Amino acid sequence: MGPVIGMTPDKRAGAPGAEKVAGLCQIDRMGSLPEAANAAGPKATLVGSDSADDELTNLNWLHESTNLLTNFSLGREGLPVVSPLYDIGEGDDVPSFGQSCYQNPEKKSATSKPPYSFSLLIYMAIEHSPNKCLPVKDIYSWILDRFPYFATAPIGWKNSVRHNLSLNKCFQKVERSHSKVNGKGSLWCVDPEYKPNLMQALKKQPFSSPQR
DNA sequence: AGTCAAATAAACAGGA
DNA sequence: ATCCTGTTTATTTGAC
Repeated sequence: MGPVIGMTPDKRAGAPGAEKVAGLCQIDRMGSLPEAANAAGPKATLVGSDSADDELTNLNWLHESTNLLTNFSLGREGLPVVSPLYDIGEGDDVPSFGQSCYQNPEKKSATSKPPYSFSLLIYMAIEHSPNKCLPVKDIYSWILDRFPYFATAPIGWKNSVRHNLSLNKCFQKVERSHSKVNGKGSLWCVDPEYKPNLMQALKKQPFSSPQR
């Protein structure tokens, strides 16, 4: 790895490509969400779109998705038997999405890398929390819990998680200056405006993005 | 072949 | 001093 030079703290603001960071552009390409193509810029258009929102919030596609997931080869290897989308997509009332959704993850997918990008893993973790907010540490835990692959994966995956949180516009940092009781660091939540995009990506990812 | 997003690695700063 | 968290840059890889 090359040396990192010019580590200027104020890079972010000045960086020409700062608005177009790793994020949902691929989602735009994968899914058909033309509005989201402007995700780099103002993120307004997407939410305003009734049809898109409708399409994403109604759960029709979930059935399809579930079937597809079942057919997905890794599905037998410890991935959710029930798509995580079942919980995540259903609005505010949540989740009975627990361990029972998985088939002995410890044993079956210990060596299988999850077919989800880090962004989606983080998204699932956050959406799963009661408050829809999690500190990084809990995001690690959730991922480890559901995808034991990471228990034996090189430690770099945590770096990737943090990298994603930092860089991906889908995730918002929530300072918790008033309560440091729970440890250090901030809470992370999903930017609601990007949620449909993430859902869309979650729907598509396993079938269009084979792992490396 | 070129572009882009994602993954990965690493340096670095700041706080607990 | 050490660990964790967060940010940033660089490189590689694979898909389109």
